[in-house]
Amino acid sequence: MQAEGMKRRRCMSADIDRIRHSLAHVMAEAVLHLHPGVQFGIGPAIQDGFYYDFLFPQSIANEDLPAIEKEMRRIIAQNQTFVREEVSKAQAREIFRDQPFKLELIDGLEEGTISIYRQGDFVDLCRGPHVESTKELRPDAFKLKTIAGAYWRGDETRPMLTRIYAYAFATKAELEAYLRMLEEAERRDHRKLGKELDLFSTHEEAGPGLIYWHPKGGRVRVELEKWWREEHYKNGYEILFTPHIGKSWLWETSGHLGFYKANMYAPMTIDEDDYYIKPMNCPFHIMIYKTTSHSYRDLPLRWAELGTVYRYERSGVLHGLMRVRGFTQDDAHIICTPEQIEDEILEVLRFSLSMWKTLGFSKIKAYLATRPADSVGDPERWDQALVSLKKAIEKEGLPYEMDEGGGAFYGPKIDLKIQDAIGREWQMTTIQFDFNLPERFDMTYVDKDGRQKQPYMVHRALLGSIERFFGVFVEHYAGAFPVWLMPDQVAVIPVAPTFDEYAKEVTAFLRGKGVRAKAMLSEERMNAKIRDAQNQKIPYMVILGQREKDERTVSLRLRTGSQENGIPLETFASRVLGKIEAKALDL
RNA sequence: GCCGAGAUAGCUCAUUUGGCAGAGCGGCGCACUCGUAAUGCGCAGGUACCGGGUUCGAUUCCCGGUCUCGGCUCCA
Repeated sequence: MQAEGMKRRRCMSADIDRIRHSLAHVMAEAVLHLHPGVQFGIGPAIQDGFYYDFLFPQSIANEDLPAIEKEMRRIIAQNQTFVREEVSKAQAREIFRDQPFKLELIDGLEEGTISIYRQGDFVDLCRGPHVESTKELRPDAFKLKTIAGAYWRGDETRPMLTRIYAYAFATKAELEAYLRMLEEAERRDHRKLGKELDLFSTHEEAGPGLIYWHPKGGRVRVELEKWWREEHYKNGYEILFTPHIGKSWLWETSGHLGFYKANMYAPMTIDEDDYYIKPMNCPFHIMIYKTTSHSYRDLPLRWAELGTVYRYERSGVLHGLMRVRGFTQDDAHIICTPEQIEDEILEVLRFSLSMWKTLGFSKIKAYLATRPADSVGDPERWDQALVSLKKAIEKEGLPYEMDEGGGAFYGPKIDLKIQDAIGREWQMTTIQFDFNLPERFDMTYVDKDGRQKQPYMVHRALLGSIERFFGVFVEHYAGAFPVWLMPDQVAVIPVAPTFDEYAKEVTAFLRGKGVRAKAMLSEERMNAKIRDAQNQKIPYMVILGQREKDERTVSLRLRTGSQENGIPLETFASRVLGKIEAKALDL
């Protein structure tokens, strides 16, 4: 039953890929009609549609897209058939003699027959499969999106082609649903909400990719970090603080100056020594490890730090809080014996999942990355590490995918991707083995048999970075965070200035209990204040007038719009405190 | 970094063959004393991203730079 469902889904996904890929060919044909002399790159189906890469005789702009879209619809209406042919390599070279990119692709293919597809006057080198005829393509279920530059074969030393992206689905309804999701994503965009809710900013005059946390963003961060520290102590971690810069010796020893230099900032000279600002925290933690000798009895060590690192990112990749040049990792290093590693991995995974649960994320998928072509460390250790990673994932019952060859050169890893409220996946947690640094820094412990041995080391970040986490968090909740993380938890609104005194009293009462309450005492109308509080996503609004003053109650409006009258002040306070303490997701 | 688009008041945006810079929101002031999403009136607010060029005259056209956005590549 389940297997059947799976099969059907796979089959449907193959169908949609066929539609998307066929539309890519139709787009190529349309482009050929409108821009003769164009050269073709590749045109695959992708997650939400398709793209095709072209080298145009003269550059085109977004304004050219409607004409291409129109031509595509004309082609579809002609009911053109897709015809597969098999040709020899030599024949293929002849067919594509004016298409250098295709010729390069042909050169890369194995000897034997090569399949090509024809429709209308367009022919493409293609494995297929395609739909039978353009009849199967819905003219209203695709939409050209944007043009963008893309290097030929993703290689920045190769020519840059013009890529046209399109959304495409099996039906118009699916396309429309997807476009609505995109609108929703735009509405939730953390850069927009960050401004509207006064959470953070960046400043071009002061440097791109560097985040300024405003009081309200700062409040969220402080609450989050407070909780993070408590959880780490509860889970057997110790918390470290380490410097922001270190002498070149440190980075030479760690190897960062060899393999990570492109992401590090130029050194500063202090007393004739070069110091680098840190792109990672690990070497500092190792320095602490090496201050004493360690017995196997001391292990495992779980050392965490909210460590702020700086990494050079190319200007074109910066993106709000998601991709920045300075960020704080919720980093930790676990140093343990080989015997302990399996339990330690499982613990980290459990810990991570429990954190995500508290934060209101429950759809989580693991990606297990294996040994890449270039790697350091004993293959046997890689295998053992991989087994313990896999066991941990399976024990937790997490869905997972293999990412073959996707590990770092120094060890395999588990990445967790969390799904947000509108179905997007974000890579956050990372758990990485490191066979490199213990070796380079000559880390040791004394084992039961009295011998010096090298410990295992695992790097892990649960939230990833505080900045990126906050970006995802803002978008997941669209700014309406759980109460415990809300900068303002209660808005106190008198119906008229006559009741300002009672509003102050209520506010002071709540603040005295540790609730972040804010009295809204301006000359504005009550309705304007409610609107303002609502826009600020303040979870609780208490409305105060004569009745409430007489009875020492509050009239409560939630940000969801619901309303409850005549709640005794104490009752309300304990309700809010209860939600805060429980880190409840509801109000 | 590369390809493409953009930058006008604190915010969101108008401003067409190149001729004195505009609105709404927000801010401030005054009036109104109000019961669950915007009370009314008034005032202030600008080196049109920065630098150069063309022109009698540039927010507008050209060149260079910065930053932002969509991608490529990379990644927490």
